[in-house]
Amino acid sequence: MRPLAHPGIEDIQLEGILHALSDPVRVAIFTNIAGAECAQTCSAFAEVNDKPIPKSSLSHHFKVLREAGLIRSERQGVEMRNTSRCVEIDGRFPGLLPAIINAHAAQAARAV
Amino acid sequence: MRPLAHPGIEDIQLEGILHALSDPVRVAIFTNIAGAECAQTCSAFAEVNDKPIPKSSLSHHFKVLREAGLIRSERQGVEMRNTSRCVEIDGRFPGLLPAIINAHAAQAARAV
DNA sequence: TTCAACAGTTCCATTTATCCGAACTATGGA
DNA sequence: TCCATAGTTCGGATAAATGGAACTGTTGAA
Repeated sequence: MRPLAHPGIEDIQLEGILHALSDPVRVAIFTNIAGAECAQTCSAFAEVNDKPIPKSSLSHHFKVLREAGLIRSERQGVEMRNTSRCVEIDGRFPGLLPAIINAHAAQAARAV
Repeated sequence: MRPLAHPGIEDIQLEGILHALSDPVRVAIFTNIAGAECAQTCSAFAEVNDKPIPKSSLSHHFKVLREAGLIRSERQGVEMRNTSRCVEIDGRFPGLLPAIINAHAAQAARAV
């Protein structure tokens, strides 16, 4: 299962991004990674919004985010370090990810 | 089958918007409606990107867009007039739809 | 009024995708 | 070597997309 394929920036599709972020768990994971200062492991999201996520589901969610081109995952020892590809994507789709991240924050703030 | 329910602006969810627009046919339909000066009928999209869309599928796509809150559909005689709810949504999720519409245009321009 | 044409919707069967427990792989430490 | 930890893969159950056929609702013509 090795090298963990990531799409090239030119192969990233808008539909893939929107599909990946149309899941409440995935958009929560992604906004967290995008806003974090350092890389995040998968297991850091064993719970999302106080709801436990099974490992196999978590792995699937990370795969979807990775294949959509939203995150980059690199194995570091026993764990995986995930970082966002926001800067790259912003070159191709300017303003898209900030708008989604902002919308997610606005929605989360309202849901208190 | 009457009054054709539309969600209130406060019930519109980010995930619903992203899911609705994660389909290539639906995002094409939506950007067209959003950019049109007058209301568009469903049958105006019997073909999308030179690919014919079956009526039942088209009807389903419009239902998804409607229930996500992206469009408003009103019967006018024998046909349906569809308009975008961009202005309303921009009040709730500022910049979101313009960024998506812009990204879609950029991607379409590249695919020539 | 009856009938035909047209725009959309609903029904339903087939295909496809999602979810998650269980088994598996890979790395690091005792 | 053996065990613990982090993720992945497999496989079966459940849910959603697809599209042809039949249906509803509205208009206009005979």
